[in-house]
Amino acid sequence: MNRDHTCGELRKTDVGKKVRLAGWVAKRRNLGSIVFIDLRDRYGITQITFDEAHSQLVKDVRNEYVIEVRGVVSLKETANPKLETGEIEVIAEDCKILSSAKTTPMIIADETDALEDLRLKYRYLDIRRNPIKDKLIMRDKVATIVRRVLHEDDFIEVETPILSKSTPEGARDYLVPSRLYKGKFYALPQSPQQYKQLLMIGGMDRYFQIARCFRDEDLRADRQPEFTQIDMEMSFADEEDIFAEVEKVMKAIFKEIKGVDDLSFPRVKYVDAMDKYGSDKPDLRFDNPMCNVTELFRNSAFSVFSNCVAEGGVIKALVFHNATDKLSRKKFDELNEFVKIYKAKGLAYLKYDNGEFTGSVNNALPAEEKKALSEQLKLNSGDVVLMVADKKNIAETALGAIRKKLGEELGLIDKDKFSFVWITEFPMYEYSEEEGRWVSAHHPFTAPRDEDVDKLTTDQANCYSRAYDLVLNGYELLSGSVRIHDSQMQAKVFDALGLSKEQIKNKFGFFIEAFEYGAPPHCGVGIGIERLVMILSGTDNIKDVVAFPKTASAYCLMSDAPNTVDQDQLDFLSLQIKKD
RNA sequence: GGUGCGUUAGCGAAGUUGGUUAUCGUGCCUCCCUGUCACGGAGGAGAUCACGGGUUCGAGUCCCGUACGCACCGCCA
Repeated sequence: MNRDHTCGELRKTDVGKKVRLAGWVAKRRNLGSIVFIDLRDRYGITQITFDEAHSQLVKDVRNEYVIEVRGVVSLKETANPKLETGEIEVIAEDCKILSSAKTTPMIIADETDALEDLRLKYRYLDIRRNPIKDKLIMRDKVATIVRRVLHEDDFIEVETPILSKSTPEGARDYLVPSRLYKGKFYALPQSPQQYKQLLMIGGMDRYFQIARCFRDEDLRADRQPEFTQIDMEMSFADEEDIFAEVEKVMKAIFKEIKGVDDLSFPRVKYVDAMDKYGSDKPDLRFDNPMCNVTELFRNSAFSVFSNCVAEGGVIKALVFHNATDKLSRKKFDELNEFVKIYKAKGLAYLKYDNGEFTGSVNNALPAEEKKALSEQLKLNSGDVVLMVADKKNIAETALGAIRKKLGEELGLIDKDKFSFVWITEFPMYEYSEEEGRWVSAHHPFTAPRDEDVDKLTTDQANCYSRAYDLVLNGYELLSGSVRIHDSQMQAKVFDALGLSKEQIKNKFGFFIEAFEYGAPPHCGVGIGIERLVMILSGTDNIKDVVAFPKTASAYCLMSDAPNTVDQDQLDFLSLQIKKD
């Protein structure tokens, strides 16, 4: 061994000990005949001091060299309160260079000026920095807690295949060509969905897995093409059982990692979430719900509003208190452009101060309509009312985005808070304009609400399911559902999706057949571990919590994946690259 | 697939209405310094201004295209 202690553990009580440390040179301060070296490893930084007699030992040592040092722990003349080891230093007696290092392309420190693309290209250097290293360690802690809690409750961890079968309905699959079966492909799993349900049929009544999932879709700040899910499934259980288990896991994680003891898990139905917050993943660290003011303007003299209502649209309003002096004309122009991203035609606003209205629609709206609005919204002096008149989903989404944006900008969000909310009873289907048919909102194995069973094939638009999400601070943390365990019901859902018998047999045959051999009622969830660790560690960038992440265009700047392969490899797979 | 922003020494940035030798900080190298911990001081090296085309007497600067990065919309059962 090159070391008998780490760089993070020596304290005042160790003074006098002869120790051997090894690590990276984080900083070298040469004061002439005395040289200080900050030695860094995963556990921390310890100052090594080379006096006049020993400074020659580190004459050639530069930043990021890997060295081994022998010396004696001593008390510093003046302590450095910024370091855990700041009270002591190691007076070096010997030093061995284990590895030299070129000048690094970035400064390796908590505060680095390197931009993200450079950090990704040299990710192994980035990982030496606390902000990344600490998140990887936290992620390990989360996984450890999850395994412990679930094992205590008789869940068992089962690994499911990475080489699996492509499924229609849902995200684009990553495909892996088969060598032995010419022209055939494996697919990487979007989630272990079918396998875990088959495990239920196999009698493994409480399953979990920390499972890698793959989706070939465009990325976002909180989305990577491969990600990890804490995947769970329970038999002889319903929503209440799985909610209780998830809440127990979350409580353990937040207690042990953040010391938070007072989590609550309110529930909001999907339709109410959309109605009040314009999102199926509302940030409830602040409330500020939207109001439906459609009826006030059904016969409005302001034709933009009345025409919208006449065409079946809605008018949604959002109030921000004490905001009249915080939101400038310029800001409203910006917000007006902002809602267009969400296909809204525009954003109307009114300021209310001392009984007087001003704002973009002040002149267009008659006094009695403004009075009625004021009464319905219970306006106080200083209030700003923002309104979107549009198709229901556009108005809700656009104003919901405004709620989130201004909630942030007006400082309504308590950054130390953790606000969970279960969103329940998602729609069973959504209509795909692209495909011209109803598709599963969740996945085709999701059970409908009992009261909506008769709508399965006849009234898709108003059929709701037993699917749920757990939302934390505006992030979708997990999705899950009670599954269909009855083949007749399953057949109906496939029917509603417009799948032919042929397609069903071809794509889901083995799965459907399994349900004919005794399937227990079951339900489950998949928890996105990256998003959880993001929130726990206070970042809004998923790349920070992934060891080796991909860029927004699914490229690895470090390894240059994806990349071309040799002709031989293509030949083995009977593949040919199409020329454009 | 779409929209917006960005690309200038190793790194991070500035660069005015288009005009002589492209500026600053940091890192790097050399020298000085015995108590620093973002050490300090002196000096030095380091740039085909992302790539391709265009406008112009003249382009880092204006225009078009491409590539890459970031964020967002679509997409993500």
